[in-house]
Amino acid sequence: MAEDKRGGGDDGDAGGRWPTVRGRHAAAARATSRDVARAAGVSQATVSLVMGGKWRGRVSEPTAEAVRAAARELDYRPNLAARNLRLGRTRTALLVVPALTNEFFAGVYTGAARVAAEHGVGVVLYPSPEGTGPARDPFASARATLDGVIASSMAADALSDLREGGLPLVMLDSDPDRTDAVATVNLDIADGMRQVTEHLLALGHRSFAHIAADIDSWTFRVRARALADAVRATAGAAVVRTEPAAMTVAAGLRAAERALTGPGPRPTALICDDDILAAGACKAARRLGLRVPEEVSVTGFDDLSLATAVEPELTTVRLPAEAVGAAGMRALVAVLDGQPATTTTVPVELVTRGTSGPHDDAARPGGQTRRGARREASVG
Amino acid sequence: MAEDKRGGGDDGDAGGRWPTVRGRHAAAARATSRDVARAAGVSQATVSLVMGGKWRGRVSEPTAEAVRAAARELDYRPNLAARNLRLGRTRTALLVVPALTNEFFAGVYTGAARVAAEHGVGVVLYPSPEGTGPARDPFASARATLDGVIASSMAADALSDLREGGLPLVMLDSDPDRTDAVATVNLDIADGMRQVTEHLLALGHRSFAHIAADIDSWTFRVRARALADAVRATAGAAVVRTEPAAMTVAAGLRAAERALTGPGPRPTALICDDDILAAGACKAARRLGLRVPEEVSVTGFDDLSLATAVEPELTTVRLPAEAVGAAGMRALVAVLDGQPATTTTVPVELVTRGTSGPHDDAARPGGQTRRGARREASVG
DNA sequence: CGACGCTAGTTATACGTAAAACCGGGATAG
DNA sequence: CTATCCCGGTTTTACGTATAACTAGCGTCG
Repeated sequence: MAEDKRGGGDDGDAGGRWPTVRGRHAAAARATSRDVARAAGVSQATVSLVMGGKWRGRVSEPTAEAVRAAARELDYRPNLAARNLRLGRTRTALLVVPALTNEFFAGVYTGAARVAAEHGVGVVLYPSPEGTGPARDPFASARATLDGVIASSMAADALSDLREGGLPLVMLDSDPDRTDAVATVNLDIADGMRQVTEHLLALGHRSFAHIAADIDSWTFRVRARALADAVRATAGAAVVRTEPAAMTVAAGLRAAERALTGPGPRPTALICDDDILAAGACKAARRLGLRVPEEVSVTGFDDLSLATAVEPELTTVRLPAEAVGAAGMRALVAVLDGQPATTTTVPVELVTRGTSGPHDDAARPGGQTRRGARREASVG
Repeated sequence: MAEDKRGGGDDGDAGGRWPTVRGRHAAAARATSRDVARAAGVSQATVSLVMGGKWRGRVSEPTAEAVRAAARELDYRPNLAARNLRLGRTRTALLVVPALTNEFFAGVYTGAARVAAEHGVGVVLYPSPEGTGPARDPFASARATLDGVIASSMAADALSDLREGGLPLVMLDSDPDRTDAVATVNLDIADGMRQVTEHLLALGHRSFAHIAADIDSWTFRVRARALADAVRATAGAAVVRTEPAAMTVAAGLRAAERALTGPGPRPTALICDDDILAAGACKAARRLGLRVPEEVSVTGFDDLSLATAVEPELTTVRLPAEAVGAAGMRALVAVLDGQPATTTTVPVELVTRGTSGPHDDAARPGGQTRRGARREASVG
């Protein structure tokens, strides 16, 4: 029974089910579906049917149970490489994130993994290598190992490889008019920045500095634009300075120092693109002898754990990272199942904490009511 | 020429190289090595030899170039699932980390990825799911998709699955007398904690509190033991309180509050198992009106970016995360190549910053010279 | 009573690659 | 002059799985 099709020798002889351990380190050879079939006295096809769960009406219950028992006995695990080859798909998605340290993406992963698990999909993570990483080839031939990709727009350097892979691509927080993505999940970043700005405007601030991430990504372009729009809507308000900074505390500190000591009226509020930068900005203010928030307000973005680690705690915009990851994975699973992809926008929420306060006009004379008073009003 | 072995119909006919697009979303079918062979006028085996780089002395240069040209033309990428099945290995390693947010593991990944790239090995990341995650099955059948695993001892809940996978396992920062790991990479945690303690002892501190991570992991057990050993070596010194805390700023804050306000002599130094806890401890001290480091010293562990985000900046122990990841990957690659595995210990380094200072005995009377004076000396 | 359908399987095949085994012909050594 | 070796390939096979196609036996219905 089913003893043909094998070269011979290695097969029917007793005296050792695992004739040769081919592995380099003495690892036991895994049982295959054929081994299970032999042990259960059925054909390999039957094993495949039973293990695949498609045996209803095809295999009798006693036989199925015998197969399951044999599988258990031999500790059978289907060989994924073979299955992937046979099926031409893997039910595995790749999540591409810009940097592991970014807490936001940890949340994205969590949300994506949850939804993936609900649909029997696996997730592997690929942190975009810093600079021109050599580890790019996951994409080069990834097609056989992956069914789809979810990528953050911040992982810019990996995107060209992604495109070439020919895999369905869900973009997170990306330019909506990309044509190569099958779906896009966007955070309502513009609304978040608008809320921050209006919050500060309501506190009486009119003179702002923007501590901006120096990353060329859609999400940061949107922040800058939304800030400009919100400020423009209020007469007498202005962004008096924009200082770019790398995404570190030290860079945020230096940028804020520049913003606070440069020529022209000193801004009363520092709007930062990220909590990391905001933490640096707070340090800079204190280093200059300015109290936060009494003399200068600072706002962050993202609501990382850092936001409550510093003192005072940061006023910031909470991004529901898990919702983003979940929506991304839902979109990808839909595409994988042949359904039309949907583009989602996830709302964000202003979190008011200790670094933003009312601006007391009397505290310090400055040119924040007259728009043209920028020159000649140096406070430095 | 090599036109047999195919069912028929789909094969030799002209009029469309991609007869049916089987993919659900209109994706172009990938060219296979057979397609390349046909285009180059050679056999599939020749294509495999050329693409595999093993053609020296087997294929003439003109033929090889023709194959390469055809491959380029058709945008050929080898099907990884087929290759994995054929070779029985994948040259892919899995890195299991406890949590994505932990910056330390981002460094571990970076180091591991660098070494992996040097050896043509890919790395995928698996963050151990929080709690009883459902996404565990990557290990269940991972054998066909992975060649080896590098796991942090903190990813405790995933370890049982890992063991079952039968894959070579390199443990990071784990109990050295594990028998199921082929290699272990340890940080000299004990030395780090010894350095911290001796630093504080040299500053005059004698009464310590240990803000301890509430995770049952080798690394934290070692920290507690090394702290106890170092303190015991100095007459008159004692750990007057040990407060466990989850790994969050808020939990660190509460634990430090308990440590500073409990009965008995108030400790003059808070030794924290992690920078996160140390940040919370600093907040607690300030909240109680105690200046850091003048009235209470605080030390962290790990040297995360958080350490320089807070003020004052944290005295802490720098863990060379990249070196750990690199050593782990080196050990795994060695095992994969059949070489004996080596166990490594990576040194750590004390970083003295702003949260540790000399203890001025006069600043505050307390029972830190007499060991038995714990009772009746409440400072509350 | 024969065709039919259902049950419970089996046999055969394909997925795409790597590599072992084979092979024709020219150069070369004995 | 012939046996051998090397060059430059080709043919063939196997990896382990999923599934389409087939089949033997049996009850059933027209």
